[in-house]
Amino acid sequence: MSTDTAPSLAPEPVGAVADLLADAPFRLPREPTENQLLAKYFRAFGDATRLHILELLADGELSVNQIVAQVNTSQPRTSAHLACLRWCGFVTTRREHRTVYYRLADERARQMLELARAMLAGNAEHVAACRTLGGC
Amino acid sequence: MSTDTAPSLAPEPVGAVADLLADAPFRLPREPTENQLLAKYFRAFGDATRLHILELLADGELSVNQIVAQVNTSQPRTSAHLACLRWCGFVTTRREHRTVYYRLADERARQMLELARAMLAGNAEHVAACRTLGGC
DNA sequence: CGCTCATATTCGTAACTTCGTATACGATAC
DNA sequence: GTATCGTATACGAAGTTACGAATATGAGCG
Repeated sequence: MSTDTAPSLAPEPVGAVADLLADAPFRLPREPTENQLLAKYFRAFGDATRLHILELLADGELSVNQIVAQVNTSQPRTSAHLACLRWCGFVTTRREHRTVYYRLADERARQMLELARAMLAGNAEHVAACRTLGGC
Repeated sequence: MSTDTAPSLAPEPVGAVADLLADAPFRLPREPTENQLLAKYFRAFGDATRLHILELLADGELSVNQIVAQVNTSQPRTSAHLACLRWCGFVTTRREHRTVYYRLADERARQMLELARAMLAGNAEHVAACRTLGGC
């Protein structure tokens, strides 16, 4: 197995379990629209902790432990966030002995952050005035 | 009053109501982090209907009714989505007689969509394989 | 093999967002 | 003023995501 492989993403479930999950109400339909996939993308960015992680990785490769030490979140939660970013293709992993290193996988992820920051720049107060966490 | 003003956004509440809302648990803190605001931004993009609306507006100004006719959603729901996009500064409004016209307010909103589409292009199948609607 | 470190997954719960329905509001026409 | 059109808000219910705690997996070491 290549050392560049993601560390054991949950495999597609098979058999009875798969049938149960297939149409669970909290899942994307089998053939999602482009907009549904785009929405999913944006929601992956839509969490302060995940954004923090992406920021950290923008400065270079880090192990999970190093990330946990800097984001104020438990190790399991951080791991889940990383898995999320991995599914979306924003980051990749490399394993060295027992430790797994994460790094940015797509330059455009960084561009997204920059673009969003730029939009926010002239607008922060107005955005903050609507104090929901997201959505409406 | 300028004709370019947003149509009666809920005003900042004052007095007792304001105090109750101020620290409600489902609200941003009074002084949100940049990352929290960025997350809020991305979550505004993170809904298929809102993305659809932005797409429609990319082709030019539309009234609420015209939008309702094209997105498969109720008028009140559509109105709420529009309010959300307005708070984030992605769209603006103009009123003519009884009808309100919405249009894109920030060219960078369009760029966001394009960038996201580009990222998705080589990646759609992998992203769709993780069938949560967003987050993880 | 048994042990330990580093990371990943599971589960129940609380928090947040979305939706549908009903209703309120502002502008115009009569 | 009263009726009507176009749009916005309120509210309860349902769906989805985030979190903490406990636990599983996998690699290396003795």
